[in-house]
Amino acid sequence: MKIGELSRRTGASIRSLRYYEAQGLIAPLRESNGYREYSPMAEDQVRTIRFYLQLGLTTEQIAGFLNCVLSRPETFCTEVLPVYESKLADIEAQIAQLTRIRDNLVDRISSFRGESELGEGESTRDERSKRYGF
Amino acid sequence: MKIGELSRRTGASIRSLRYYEAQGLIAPLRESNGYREYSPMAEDQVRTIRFYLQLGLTTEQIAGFLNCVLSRPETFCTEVLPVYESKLADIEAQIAQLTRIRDNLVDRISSFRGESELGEGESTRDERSKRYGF
DNA sequence: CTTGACCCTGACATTAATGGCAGGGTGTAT
DNA sequence: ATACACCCTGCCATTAATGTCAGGGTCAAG
Repeated sequence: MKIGELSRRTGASIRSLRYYEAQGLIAPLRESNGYREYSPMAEDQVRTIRFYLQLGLTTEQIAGFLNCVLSRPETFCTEVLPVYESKLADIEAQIAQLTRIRDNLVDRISSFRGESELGEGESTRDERSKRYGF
Repeated sequence: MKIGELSRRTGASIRSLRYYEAQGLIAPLRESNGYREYSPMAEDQVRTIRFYLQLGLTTEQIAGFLNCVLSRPETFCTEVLPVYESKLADIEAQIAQLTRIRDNLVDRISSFRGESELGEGESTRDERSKRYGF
């Protein structure tokens, strides 16, 4: 199958398919005219790549275990677990940070509705600085 | 005060202070030699800018209400509320997405520990595709 | 032989704030 | 005057995956 068909089947753009190849994630054969020729298995391979990308892994991380997970159950690939654990730690940190920001925003928005719950008078620059509790 | 001192006082790099100026967030005077001369109020102004940046707002959004919040309580600045609400919606969506990914990672990690709770046999490519439930 | 659909490579753009360098001017103290 | 600290502008780099050109082959059908 040629690149256009693979793109149609997987939803990955042609540009992305070429990028995956440049990153060493997939290696199609070349016909005599230079066209890429993909095996039928490439379709599943591309879907797998895109799945891991959606998990937030980089092409470099994916390259580290792709061959393994394509040939056996994921849980048999020891390279995968540390990547998952590291990514999970990242994500939990991001969630924590976003949650702090969200709470701050919620407070500030509610102070528009409820007017001024802390002090009615004018707000000086010093008071403002103190309020920025980050 | 010159740019170096302002940088020391606020923690913003000199590069960033010049960037804030290019984005229209702060407008120091210029001395005859071309040096920027910041008023004492600039210190609070920069801290305010950095606070909003930490909230995840862009310089463009900050420019839209900075003059207002510098001169009166934030809750009197009607430009601020829609920005907050829009940002809050963004962040909640990000948290939701990250939470989905986290749950997926947690599942996958636990299946390493607990081996295979769903099906012991070999995993075909079709089964793998089905598992990628995104 | 021409049209049109497909393919190729290579290169630049995107995003937003910041880092960092080159090349040069200013100002003060010794 | 020489050193040293400070300032200036302008430019390129960063990040990661993707979009989007330009300029050019390939190939089937008419």
